[in-house]
Amino acid sequence: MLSKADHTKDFIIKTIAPIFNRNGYAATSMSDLVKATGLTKGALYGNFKSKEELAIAAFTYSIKSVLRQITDHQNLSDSPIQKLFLVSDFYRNYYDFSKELGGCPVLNIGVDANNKHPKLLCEVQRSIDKIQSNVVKLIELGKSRHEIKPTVNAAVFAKKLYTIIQGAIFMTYTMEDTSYLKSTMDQVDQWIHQELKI
Amino acid sequence: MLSKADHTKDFIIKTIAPIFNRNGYAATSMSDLVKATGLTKGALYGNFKSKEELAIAAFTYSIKSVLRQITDHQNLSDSPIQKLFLVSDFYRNYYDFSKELGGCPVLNIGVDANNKHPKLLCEVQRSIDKIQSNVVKLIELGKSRHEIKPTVNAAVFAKKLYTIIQGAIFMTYTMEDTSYLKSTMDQVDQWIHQELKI
DNA sequence: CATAAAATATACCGATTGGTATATTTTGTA
DNA sequence: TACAAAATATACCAATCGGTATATTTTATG
Repeated sequence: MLSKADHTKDFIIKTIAPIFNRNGYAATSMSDLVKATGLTKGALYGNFKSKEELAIAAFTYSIKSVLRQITDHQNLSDSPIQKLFLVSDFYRNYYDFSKELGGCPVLNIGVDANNKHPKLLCEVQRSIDKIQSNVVKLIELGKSRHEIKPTVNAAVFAKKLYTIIQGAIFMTYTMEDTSYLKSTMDQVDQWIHQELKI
Repeated sequence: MLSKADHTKDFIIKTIAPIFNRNGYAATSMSDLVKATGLTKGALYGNFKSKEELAIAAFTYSIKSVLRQITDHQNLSDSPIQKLFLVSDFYRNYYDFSKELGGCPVLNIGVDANNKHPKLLCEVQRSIDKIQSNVVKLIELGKSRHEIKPTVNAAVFAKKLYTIIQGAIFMTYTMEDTSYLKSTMDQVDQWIHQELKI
């Protein structure tokens, strides 16, 4: 059973995650978090030992939400290659989805943490590895089911896929223009058709 | 003739630009800038009226350096399509180049300024527009010289190009792996060959 | 060389920073 | 309901924040 403290921890994290994500580490003050949660500094430090721990927990929460959503969306099909199309379909609507998280956590925290917060950066790297290895597994499974060309280099394709997706996310947010995400996902679908599909 | 003040302004900007670029706005303190320049707070505020003005001048300086370098590199050829290949060639070595700027100013400030510093974000958007319109002009010129297919949508291609380039920059920095930039520029060269070249 | 002006340095401002020790309240349990 | 323990609130800390008024130094010009 979840104790009171666990509920409070969850409440704190889900409340502050968008703030850290939107503002970055340095631009988020403890008093921002106090205001947002309605709790006091004592309560926050009673549940987390430092600002850094809060930031890491916040990122972990946000990224879990992204990964869960991708997985759920993939489960709309059993076919590996269809699951890949569903990945691009997920990112087609990623702007609205990520807005509620305070932006894309991978992009925002990835840039924010670079050269400043090694622990946070490491978490971002782990998240990217997770998403890419999911794509790799789907491609390998697709090969074994004769849906995907056996000659495809899964790791190379996964890197290429995630590179263009993150580029589209950055451009969409920075230019305030969702057409970047839309066109990019068209390109991704084309790649899946031409380079993967048998 | 440049006055003493102009020299000092230049010195300040070129010294602090990498700091703002690396740390972001909030994580950069005036005392950081005092330390880096060896000047005093009075001198900084004598030359710039606020921290925000310093940050904007710093970004403007960094982005000018990027644009100048792209232009210089393009001047290695007279052919529009060759100039496009030279763009990808420039970004092939962009990691080492941008490291000295404290990272990619478009990426770092673009993410940092989002939802926080409208003036800075606007500068980033203008920079992206400049780079993209340069690509558009090259494509149009290439068409008129019968180097590039007349059916190509220049604006669409330019957006697509810059999207994948920024994705590669983000991934290279975040994953600390320059292969993202290398592979992506191979992809870009392929696009130029297959979609543009007659 | 004298002098006014421009540039820089010094010393300070109130506000806010992350963090903590302690007091108070709320909780689960006997 | 009594009570210990857990959770939260209060009040405070030194350090640093961005910014400024003023004193000092450096510069250009007569």
